[in-house]
Amino acid sequence: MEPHAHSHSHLHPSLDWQQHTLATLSDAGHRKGGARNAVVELLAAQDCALTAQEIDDRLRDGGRAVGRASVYRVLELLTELRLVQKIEVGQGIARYERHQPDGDHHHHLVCDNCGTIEPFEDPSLEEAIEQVSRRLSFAVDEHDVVLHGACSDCREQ
Amino acid sequence: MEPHAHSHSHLHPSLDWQQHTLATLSDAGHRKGGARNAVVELLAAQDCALTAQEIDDRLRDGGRAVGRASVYRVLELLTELRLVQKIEVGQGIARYERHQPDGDHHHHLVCDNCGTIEPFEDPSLEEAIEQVSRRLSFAVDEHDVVLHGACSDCREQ
DNA sequence: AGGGCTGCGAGACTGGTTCTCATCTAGACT
DNA sequence: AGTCTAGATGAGAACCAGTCTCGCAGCCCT
Ligand SMILES: [Mn+2]
Ligand SMILES: [Mn+2]
Ligand SMILES: [Zn+2]
Ligand SMILES: [Zn+2]
Repeated sequence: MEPHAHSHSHLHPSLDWQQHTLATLSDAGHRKGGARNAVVELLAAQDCALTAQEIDDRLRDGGRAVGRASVYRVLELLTELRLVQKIEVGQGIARYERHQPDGDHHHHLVCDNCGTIEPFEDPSLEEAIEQVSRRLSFAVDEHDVVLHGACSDCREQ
Repeated sequence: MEPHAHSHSHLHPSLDWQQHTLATLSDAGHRKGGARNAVVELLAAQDCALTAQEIDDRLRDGGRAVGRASVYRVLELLTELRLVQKIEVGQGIARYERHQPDGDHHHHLVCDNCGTIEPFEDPSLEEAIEQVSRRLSFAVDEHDVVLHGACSDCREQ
């Protein structure tokens, strides 16, 4: 018995995300546009965060070049709509990745030697952050956690 | 009975820090220099993190102008020696503050509206980070936690 | 099909940070 | 004290991620 194409399975979260994103954009009153579609499609295909530069390069290499301004515009819009997560990894560089529809999210390890990033998640860390946020005078609505160090490759010499 | 000047009291952590810093620099083989001293003295007098720009401005206003390059050089050196902590607050801006000699440290809230920062500390957050770090393949040696939101002033319109 | 408003992109611009290089100076050695 | 030299300093150029500007393109509604 082969799976039905129309079943709303959770086997393809990236497809789910892409459809959900396009629907959300449409609901928010945005028209369709080539640049936006290209960026969304690219982000949907990634498992972890990309820089704006990487997005620009990959689109160009893929034959669908997009203006720099559009890349940033789309990323800003998607971030506002909470469809992507913006991650500041230091040195003035930001990375972007899709937010999981189920609200899950992860944080990152950055290798300060080779620049590799690796995701991790930890419920008790999230819990600790939530508790701190509650007792502060700020209205906290986002948190960045970045662990810096050496990846397994770079550690051994 | 007045306190002895030579007693190594813990009543003036900033003085302790300044002396410790100058000693560490000397031990590491660095000569004395006016720019470095000026930056160290300024950092010693602060309770929370400053941007490079703020450091530059305050030194100029204080009649001890220092070259921009020197400010960054000193901050980089002190960061390498773990004498100051570099904090990335987003938008490509970094802030710097002295590391407490006792190893204590705090993290920051950033108001995304007006840029104000406010320190906070939380042992259970530190504990959570430590536990995560232990189970990962990376050799974690630093962590950044920045909470973004609206400060109490900006929250009420 | 027409018209208006949104989306788009080339390129100028910004601002924090880094680089370059000529000059200065701490401090070691005579 | 005078000399010497490597480290320290500072003015300004360069760099670069990110933002702005503005004229053109194309989506969508009638
Ligand atoms: Mn989290
Ligand atoms: Mn901490
Ligand atoms: Zn690495
Ligand atoms: Zn504020």
